[in-house]
Amino acid sequence: MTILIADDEERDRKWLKELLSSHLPECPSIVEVADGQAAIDSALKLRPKLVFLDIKMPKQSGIKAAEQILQQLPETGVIMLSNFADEVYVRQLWRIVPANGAFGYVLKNASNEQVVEAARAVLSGDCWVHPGIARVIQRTQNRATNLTAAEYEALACIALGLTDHAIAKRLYLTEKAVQSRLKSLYSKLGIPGRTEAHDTDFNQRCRSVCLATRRGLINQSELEDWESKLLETKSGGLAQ
Amino acid sequence: MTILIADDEERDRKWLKELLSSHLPECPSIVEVADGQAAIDSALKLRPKLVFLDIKMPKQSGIKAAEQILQQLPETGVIMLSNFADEVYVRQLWRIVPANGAFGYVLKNASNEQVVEAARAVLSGDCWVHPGIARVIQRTQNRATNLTAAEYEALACIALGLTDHAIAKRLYLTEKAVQSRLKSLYSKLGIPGRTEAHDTDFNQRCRSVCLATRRGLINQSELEDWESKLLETKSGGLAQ
DNA sequence: ATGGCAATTGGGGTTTACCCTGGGGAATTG
DNA sequence: CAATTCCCCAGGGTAAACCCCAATTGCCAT
Repeated sequence: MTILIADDEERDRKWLKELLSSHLPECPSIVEVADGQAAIDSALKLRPKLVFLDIKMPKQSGIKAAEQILQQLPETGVIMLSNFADEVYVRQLWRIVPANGAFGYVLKNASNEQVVEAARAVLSGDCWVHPGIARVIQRTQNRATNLTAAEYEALACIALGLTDHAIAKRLYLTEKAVQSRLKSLYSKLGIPGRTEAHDTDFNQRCRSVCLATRRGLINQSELEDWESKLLETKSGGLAQ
Repeated sequence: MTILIADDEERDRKWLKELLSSHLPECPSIVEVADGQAAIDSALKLRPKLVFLDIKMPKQSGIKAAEQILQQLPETGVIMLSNFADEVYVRQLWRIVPANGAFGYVLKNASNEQVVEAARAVLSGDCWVHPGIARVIQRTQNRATNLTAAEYEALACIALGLTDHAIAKRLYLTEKAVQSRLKSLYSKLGIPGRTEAHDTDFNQRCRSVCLATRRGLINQSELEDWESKLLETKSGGLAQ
């Protein structure tokens, strides 16, 4: 029974390896890799029972690595190891993990006990999510607050600073459609409109970016992905 | 010769303590504390030669702790230990450190060698900044890109999602004055205007928040400070 | 089929954000 | 003393963002 650890930080790898080898004697073989591609390769070769994946890694993100691994070996237990409680990642993970698969989500500031607990849970087929993420999972399933793919897309666009017109051009929509998406986005984020309360102090556009960032719906590295995705078709390129 | 370590993460403290005690035998006494207030208290009592300060800490931020400590004991060598390369913090540190003081700025993903190097440098009166921060320091001194306090204030406001009108109300300014600040902010961030290129795909307001975040000019915890500062006078409170 | 729901689109409006030009006061610098 | 720089303020204009109402389409469920 082997365990795979994928993390680009040597310090974290060592910490985790030491922790696991001293608390899980049933797993004598622990392999370390330092990037996402190596994680996929090693997983397919070694067929480990459990894989720890850091989210922010070179070559391939931990999420993409998890997708590849679970596609080939759905039995694998996957534990994401993240610095952030970002809802984006939980959303993505949710779609990737098979219905009866075991996965874990632990933050890097977790205690040693929590990590061992998560490992034990996933090894025995259960799921383990960091307390504090539960709230996020709750939100991904609540109809009133869960964003649709379309709304999420619009959110990413305004967070990048695009105008309605530019968004419409890139997503092949009408400006009206864009505004419609934004309107429902605003209401789902709970941002007051201009008419109600009439003392509305908020620019909805910027406010939604602020709140979405605060809730972990979007973050910088995700936005950079979106940016390259949105600009690759436009040969002209954009300033800045 | 004692060293003080202030970090709320036990794991990081242990790593750092082990590292320093094995590489700096001339400092047998290493004291650990877990929050900003304790850091100030211990520093004033122990008068250490060198203080490691994490930026994100309970009670008091590492920056504020550094300010207090350096005010009382300007001879102290201070090394900030941060997760991020945020320009905000470098800006603030710049103002705090006395002209001939020794300080360091190392990112948490630094190698062991780099940390020891930084510690040695600061102990002997030199400064040490993480490679990759140098660029930020450069920007804080370049006239064309360095934001004034007024522009920075405006930036924080729009990042919070406030309208021109709301900003004016809170800062006791005219809307025109706010727009004037924003205009110079946009140009310093290098955001193209609507007139030039006439195919301007950007909403300057949102775009500036995007770029400022990417450059580390602003970040979530700083914004939350601003938010409480801006709302404490308004008894009415704001939605969300 | 019939009704409900979500997404897109349209018309026609108000408000806000941004553009340009320019002036005046305060503090800094040579 | 200039000269510069920064900051605040003004008027008048354009374009983008946001508002309400309504019609369409397609999907899904009873």
